Amino acid sequence: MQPELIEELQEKSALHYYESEEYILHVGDQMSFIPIILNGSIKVLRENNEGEELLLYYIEGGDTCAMTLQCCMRKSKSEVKALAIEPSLVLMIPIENMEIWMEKYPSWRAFILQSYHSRMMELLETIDAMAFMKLDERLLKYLIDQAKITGSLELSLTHQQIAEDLNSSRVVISRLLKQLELKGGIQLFRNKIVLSSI
DNA sequence: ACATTAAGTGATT
DNA sequence: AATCACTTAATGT
Repeated sequence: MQPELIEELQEKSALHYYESEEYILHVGDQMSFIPIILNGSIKVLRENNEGEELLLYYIEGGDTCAMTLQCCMRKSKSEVKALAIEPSLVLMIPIENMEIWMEKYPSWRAFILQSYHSRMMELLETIDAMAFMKLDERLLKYLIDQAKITGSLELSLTHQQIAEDLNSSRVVISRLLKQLELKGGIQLFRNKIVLSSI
C-alpha cells in the first residue's frame, strides 16, 4: 500500500476492540463504517424472521466483509450480523472515505475488489456445501474450518452452537459427532471438541 | 443439596 | 434428518 494511504488510514479510522462472542453488527444496523479485521476472527451470519441463524463465512485478519461494502456504498442497512469468535481488533473506516479512496488509491481499490472477490468465493463454497454435501460432511468441514480459523485443534463449542451455525438441530449434531468420535477423528467433551487429525 | 445446562438415547415421523 | 420425550452427566450456587 502507498504510504500516503496508510497515513490517511491511521488518521481517519477508529480502532475498535471486541471481546469473544461480542456482536459487531446486527441485522438492520445502519452502516456508517467499513470494518477491516486486523486480528482475531469474525463470523458473518444470516438471520431469518424467526431469529434462526446460518453461518455465511468467516473473516480473518486483513479482510473486510463484502456485505458491508455493499451496504455502505448504498448507504443502506445491514442484511447480516457479525459476531467476534475470538478477541478481535477491528479498524472502522468512515464510509465517506470509501469513494474518495477508490479513485485516489489504486491499491485501496485493488484491496476492496480482491476482498469482495474472496468473500464471494466463500459464499459460493457455503452454498455448495448446503446444496451438495450431506450434513455429516458439512459438519466435518465446519470443524476443520473452525480449527483453521482459531488455529487450535481444541474447539470450545457446544453442540447447540454448531447446530445453530449449520441451521440444524442439536440432537442431530450430537449423533453425528458421536459417529465421528467412534470413527476416531475427534474426541468429545463438555463444551469442547478435540480434533485428532485434520 | 439443588437447579441449571450440556449431551446421550430410543421412538416416531 | 428432524422432533419429542426422557435420561444422564457436568457445573454453578
